[in-house]
Amino acid sequence: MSSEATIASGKKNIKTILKQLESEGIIGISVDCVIFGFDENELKVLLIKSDLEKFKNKWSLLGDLINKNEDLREAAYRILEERTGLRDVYLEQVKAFGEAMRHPAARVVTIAYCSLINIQHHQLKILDNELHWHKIKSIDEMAFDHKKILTVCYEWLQKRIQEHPLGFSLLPGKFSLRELQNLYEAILNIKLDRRNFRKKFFSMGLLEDTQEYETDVPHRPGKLYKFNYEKYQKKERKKWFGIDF
Amino acid sequence: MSSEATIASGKKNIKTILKQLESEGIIGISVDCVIFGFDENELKVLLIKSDLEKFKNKWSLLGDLINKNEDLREAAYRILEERTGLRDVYLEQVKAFGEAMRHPAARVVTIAYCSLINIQHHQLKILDNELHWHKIKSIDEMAFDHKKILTVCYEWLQKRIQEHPLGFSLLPGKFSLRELQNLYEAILNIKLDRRNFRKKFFSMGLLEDTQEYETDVPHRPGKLYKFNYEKYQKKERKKWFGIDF
DNA sequence: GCAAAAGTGTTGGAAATACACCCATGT
DNA sequence: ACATGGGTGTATTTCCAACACTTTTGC
Repeated sequence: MSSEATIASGKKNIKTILKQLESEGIIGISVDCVIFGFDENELKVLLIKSDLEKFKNKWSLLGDLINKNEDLREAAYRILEERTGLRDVYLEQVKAFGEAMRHPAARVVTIAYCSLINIQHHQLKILDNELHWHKIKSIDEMAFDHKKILTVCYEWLQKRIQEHPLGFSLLPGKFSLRELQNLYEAILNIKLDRRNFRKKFFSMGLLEDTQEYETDVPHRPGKLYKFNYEKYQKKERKKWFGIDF
Repeated sequence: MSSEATIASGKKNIKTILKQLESEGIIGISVDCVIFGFDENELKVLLIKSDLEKFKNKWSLLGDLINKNEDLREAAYRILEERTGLRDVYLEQVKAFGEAMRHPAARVVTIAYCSLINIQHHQLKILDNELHWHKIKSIDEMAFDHKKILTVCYEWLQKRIQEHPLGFSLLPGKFSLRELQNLYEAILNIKLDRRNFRKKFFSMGLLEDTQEYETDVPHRPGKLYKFNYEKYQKKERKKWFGIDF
């Protein structure tokens, strides 16, 4: 169906589609995936080289136009899979970015979705456009307004991991408390007291002792725990946190 | 420009535009404004009667398609003004809703924006489509997926007023602590201890004593305070809130 | 036995909670 | 004088932050 192709990404070249959108005065809708990973005690993000001439040496997020008949979140999962081959990951919507001039080729409103994945446990199956992991700290310029989107998503992540157990998806199923703490320290970019950190997590009662220990470490091995999602789901969310601003 | 009209709301009838979008396989983008107000100790929301036949007796949020050359937030402010005549209000983006089948007439992705206004201090200047305030508690069915959008926005509001001084825009510039507490109690749907509530707010140091008192109350008049936005802006935001989930 | 990280308790201060009486005003 | 909500203080508890030594393992 040719009319569908005007807004679908399909097989057509994205530049052609954008040109078409622009000439017909149509607003495009895209999804950009911000995929965070954690490795070597550093927070990283997946980026590709931009398709567009204008940004040909700039890095960009994993994005594409959405199709006519897919939900926004379906589009996000599709795009993630098309770009990386990844499946079975969380995706959460963070924000819509809709400035009129954010895209040079056409008017495109984009919705940012965030995902956290374990770099070791998810092999990238597609490596087009130089897809690879970038340390968060060493990213400077990016294509479009993607630097801004990334910043918003990073701030969202910093807040979100403190009130939601998102972070566990960045770790192996069984992890040591040191790994968990490294994760929080890296994402929040702060140092935490080891004893208080343990106390906090144990008191939440959501860590399950696996009776296993780290191996191949050049020091005393730590116990391995896993996160009890079931118990977490059952907990009732409180609506009163205490006013603080 | 006729191509612009295919996506702009402009003067054309919205039903015509939707039909056109659908027949051309184009995805529309709209903004829906969720306008909360506070009156008689109750949280209310502004709704209109839906334009569409299918939902002709259902209430709906204040929405419209966005124009080609306006930012998303500009569109939100425009739509709010077109529907109500209101200006000078906060608007915050809450979430995009993009299920493929959420709109019966065409594929439309919508971005919800929230606003809080003081019912007494903002006169509605336009009353088309039976625009008026509805008590949050007495809303049952709504058009489209607007009930769901409203629920998400309400939950967003409940969380947001605890970490951000949003709520003050629902009150007069000068307000008593009782009014402030009523607001929090109504929105969160809980009872709070009066003394602890005061202690909390005073300790934040953001309330300014106006040296004025309530009038025309059939009991001891309360002091009136105003919120010191300037001082609030200067405060540095903390990135560590304490893990809790 | 040395290096490296794991594991563990206590204490002081701050903040949250629970709770009851007197005060100022309008009627 | 009474009804109504305004205004205040204290004791208790809970939570958070600061802090140092012993243990286990690999080399």
